[in-house]
Amino acid sequence: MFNLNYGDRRPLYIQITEKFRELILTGVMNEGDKIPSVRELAASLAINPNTIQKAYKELENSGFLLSVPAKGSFVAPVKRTADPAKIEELRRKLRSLVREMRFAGAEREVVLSEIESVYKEEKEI
Amino acid sequence: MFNLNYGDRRPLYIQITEKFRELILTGVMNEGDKIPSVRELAASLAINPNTIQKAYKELENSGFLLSVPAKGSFVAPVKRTADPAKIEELRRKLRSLVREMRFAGAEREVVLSEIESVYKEEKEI
DNA sequence: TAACTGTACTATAACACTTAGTACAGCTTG
DNA sequence: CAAGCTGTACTAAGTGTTATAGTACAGTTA
Repeated sequence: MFNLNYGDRRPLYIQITEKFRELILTGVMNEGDKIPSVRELAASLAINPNTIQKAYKELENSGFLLSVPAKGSFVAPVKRTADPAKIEELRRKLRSLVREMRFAGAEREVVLSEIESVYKEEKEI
Repeated sequence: MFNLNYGDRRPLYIQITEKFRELILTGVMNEGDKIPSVRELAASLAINPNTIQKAYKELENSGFLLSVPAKGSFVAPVKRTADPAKIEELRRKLRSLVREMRFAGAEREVVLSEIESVYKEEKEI
């Protein structure tokens, strides 16, 4: 399904949550899609099932997944209500990131075009 | 100078590096400015000097600070050369972040205006 | 000289991350 | 029905990171 990066010093369960978040946010996976079982993905990545469980729990808490005992884990239905607190938090992150890009020498147009391309991605929300 | 957030689960030395990065990127601190000594800031924040030392070392490695034994630590001169590898890395982070903002319900205009306001900040680079 | 500066150690405690193993209740399929 | 799957919930152990405490040294400054 995907690979882990052991050079990356972030915890494995964080890497896994980000992979899924990416797959869902980009529309590669859609509402209701079944994702690999805890044991299945653990075997496929050659890591401990507990680590997958932790990742899935995180994803469920943040609203990306829905886990049903004895059935499996699925991509959660997309919330259509805007979340102001979350947006405000992300705005702060965005500011910090863009400042750093500017510091690294990124032109304003480079940043803007990146935004545009994301808002043109196929996924409808 | 600033405060630590013990609710934040990130390491203290990371919080400290981010504070300084923010102060430098926003132009609050400028090239050559003297920053508090290791012991001074440790006392002011009521934490161990080793933690400050670790933060300063990080900041020096990433080019934000310049530490001189027996003299002190200072804001480093701004590199004016664009760093393509760094920009590419930050572009990936930006994409991911903007996708998440879109997912959370942020309008395209909200994101764009944030970019504009950063590029209008007083600091000239 | 006295007080400061960054830097470099050792040692210790607390915590997070990961693995290993076991167990249980519920669903699905042969 | 039985076997095998599902998510979930534990305990236990090992490892690495974070933070603290304490000490020390060489160089600068007042």
